[in-house]
Amino acid sequence: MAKSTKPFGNAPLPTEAELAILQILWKLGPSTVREVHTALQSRRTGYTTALKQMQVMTEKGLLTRSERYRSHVYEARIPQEQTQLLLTRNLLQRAFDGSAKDLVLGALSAQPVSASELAEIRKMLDRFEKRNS
Amino acid sequence: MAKSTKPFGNAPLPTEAELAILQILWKLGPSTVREVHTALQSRRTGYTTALKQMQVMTEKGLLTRSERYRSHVYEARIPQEQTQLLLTRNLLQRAFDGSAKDLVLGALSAQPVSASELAEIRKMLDRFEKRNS
DNA sequence: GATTATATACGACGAAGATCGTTGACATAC
DNA sequence: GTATGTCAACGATCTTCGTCGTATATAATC
Repeated sequence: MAKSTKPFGNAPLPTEAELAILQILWKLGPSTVREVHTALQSRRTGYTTALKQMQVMTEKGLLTRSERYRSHVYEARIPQEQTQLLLTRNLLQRAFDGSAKDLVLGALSAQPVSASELAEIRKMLDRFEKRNS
Repeated sequence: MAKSTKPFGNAPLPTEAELAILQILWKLGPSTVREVHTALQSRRTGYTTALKQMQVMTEKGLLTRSERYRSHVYEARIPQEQTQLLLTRNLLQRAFDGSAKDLVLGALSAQPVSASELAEIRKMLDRFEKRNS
């Protein structure tokens, strides 16, 4: 029993290093280990480290792997938005006692937010307001 | 060298279990190990586990301890808002590439948000808009 | 077909986190 | 003053994460 075939749902939240790899794959699309590794200059880590990690991630259901070619091609199994949602929900529960308002406050305080970004956020609020009515 | 006396700044981000304990202390105020442990029913963990964890947290600078009484009294050393801010900033960098907008989107999508809460969020936006002008 | 370059597979290790058992100190009740 | 209960201290274990070294497969080149 492993090799889960479910969509996701059972995939665990990615760890720190796993998230870094996912970021690359979301940006580049399906990639080989080498491509991911070189895109990962920030972390001064070896090639086999990235390889191992991606293998583990595949077992966990975070990635899928195509072995058709000599160099296996990996792909994120879960879309970025889905993962962001889960991570946010997780933080919301763990640190904010479920208060979305406080989390938004945190997000805005965490770094300077441009005026245009504030405008976009307002638009989102409008959309949510309609949805709830 | 340990026993840091700085305000915080050097205190690390709390781990999962540590955050759960901090939540209790923020809510109850200064408390003994037993009080924290009983307030922590969710985690089916033993008394000594909580004790050990709080001792470690004290070494790390996350808690302070008063030994005046027979039962030591622990207190969160870092205010809740400060920790929330750091955690949010952390998530923002790790998973959202710094896009506050996407994080807000995540926060609103993570769970149903009431109309009154939306209104409060709007007020916050107003405040931020003024601040940036 | 021997050499070289590049992949993957496998296993190990160290650090950190979480959990708990045991021990010894210290009260309080009998 | 002995027994009982509560507490802090300490050390041990187990797990997860991140990291890498080594071995093995395979393709390309000479």
